[in-house]
Amino acid sequence: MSDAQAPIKRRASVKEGDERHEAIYRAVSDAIVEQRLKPGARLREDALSEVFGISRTGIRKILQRLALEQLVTLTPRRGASVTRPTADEAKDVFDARHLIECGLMPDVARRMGEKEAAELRDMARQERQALRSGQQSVAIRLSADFHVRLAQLSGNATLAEFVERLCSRSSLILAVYGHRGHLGCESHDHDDLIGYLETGNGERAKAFMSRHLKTIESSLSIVEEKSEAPDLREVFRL
Amino acid sequence: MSDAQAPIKRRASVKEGDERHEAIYRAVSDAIVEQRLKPGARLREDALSEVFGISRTGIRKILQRLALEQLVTLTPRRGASVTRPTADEAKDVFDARHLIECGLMPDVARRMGEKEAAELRDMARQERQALRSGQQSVAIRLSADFHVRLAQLSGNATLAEFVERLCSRSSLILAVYGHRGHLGCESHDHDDLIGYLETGNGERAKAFMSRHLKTIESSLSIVEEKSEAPDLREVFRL
DNA sequence: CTGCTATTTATTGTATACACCAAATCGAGC
DNA sequence: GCTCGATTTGGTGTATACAATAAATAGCAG
Repeated sequence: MSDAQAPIKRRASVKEGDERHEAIYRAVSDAIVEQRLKPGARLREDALSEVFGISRTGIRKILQRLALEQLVTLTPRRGASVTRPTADEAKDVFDARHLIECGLMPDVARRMGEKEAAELRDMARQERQALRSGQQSVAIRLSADFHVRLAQLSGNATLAEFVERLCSRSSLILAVYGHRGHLGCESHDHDDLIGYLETGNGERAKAFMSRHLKTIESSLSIVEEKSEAPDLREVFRL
Repeated sequence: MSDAQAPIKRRASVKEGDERHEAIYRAVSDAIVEQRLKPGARLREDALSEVFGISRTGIRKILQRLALEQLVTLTPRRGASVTRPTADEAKDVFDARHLIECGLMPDVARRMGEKEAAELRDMARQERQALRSGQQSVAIRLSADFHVRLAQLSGNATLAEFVERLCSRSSLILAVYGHRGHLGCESHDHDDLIGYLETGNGERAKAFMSRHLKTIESSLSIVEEKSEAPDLREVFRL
């Protein structure tokens, strides 16, 4: 309580420092994806540094990483803010997912074992649970986790990383353009997919994934909100 | 010459600072890709900060970016070094390129116009020129530039960025595992590809790109140099 | 003379101070 | 009373000082 106690705060060892950074990164990332931090929200460096108890240096590092993943936007001299995905970006992201995730299905089917299937089923179960209990944002994140894990099972770490990035951005997109009460992924879709993969039916899984992604995308109402810098010419029919 | 002149160095405005950072980033990146900085080479922060005349802060930012692109490896407490791609990584990268670049060809063919074709032909010409004048490393980089530009023409910025990353890493891989005097890309391949794309023959271009990438990959002699931590059991036939 | 331990050194990790810029606010002129 | 300009303020960009740690080295004991 007293000021005297403040300096007692034991200095975290450097090793722990790295984990701490990772934890903070995840905390911010999750907050964005689960829309506790809404698009456009400013992320001031001092505010974050105070909240997490590390200096601005560490915060900047984390913000830069998030910026490279396009979850936050870094405007020079204006600082960081949660990215507001544009309609174009949304289209690009889903096209990319289509190409990559579908392309990976045959590989995944080939490497699918009992253990992997069980793990995936468990993830799908958690997701349904979150959805039932009304935690839509959490469900969106869990759904992304599912897709990422799937990609990892392909054995291609590079592509899995790409999928991870795409899924984060997708979560953001869903949070922005998705309808309330309508999760991107149908609740049983993921289980069906596991079924195809378990039987080694790569082509079938591929086709299913294709439909699956199309379903998600078409569930979005992607209308660009031109809140900033509206086209006056258009507004006044000139 | 005299010490007195040092402080005269006018402080670059912040705006210029950003461009400076970008320039330094490109300089380091190019040096790695063109193998003037060889895999394993240590990149000490003070050394770089001295060379480029900015403080370690800026250097660290650049190194972190390069690390996220996997051109440099950041080992805690040991600093940065040029990444030495493993055989597994090489395979992943080329598999990823195969999936993405081939998948993009139909889109590229659809959006290909005269201006774009001309630009690409010019790039291919430069590449041949570099190759003829014996600048293999430069040719590798130019070849990567060609592939990146191609991906950008697909209209999908996200996938183009992925391709960019993959091409940088490919250049590094080629520099490490490639044979001297044998560039990855056949010199006339790129021109042929442009031809197919110009006539809007997406499927043909796709098939050609597939062969093209396979050719590059098979030209590599990917033998893992287990310089570090060799398997003693194997070495001594135990 | 060899192997282990203590010390030194080189280099990164972190915090902080200062410089700089942009937006917001207040004041003056029209 | 409204608009435009000067001043203040909030917040990022950069450099630098200090702390922490791992590698290198030297010293000591067996």
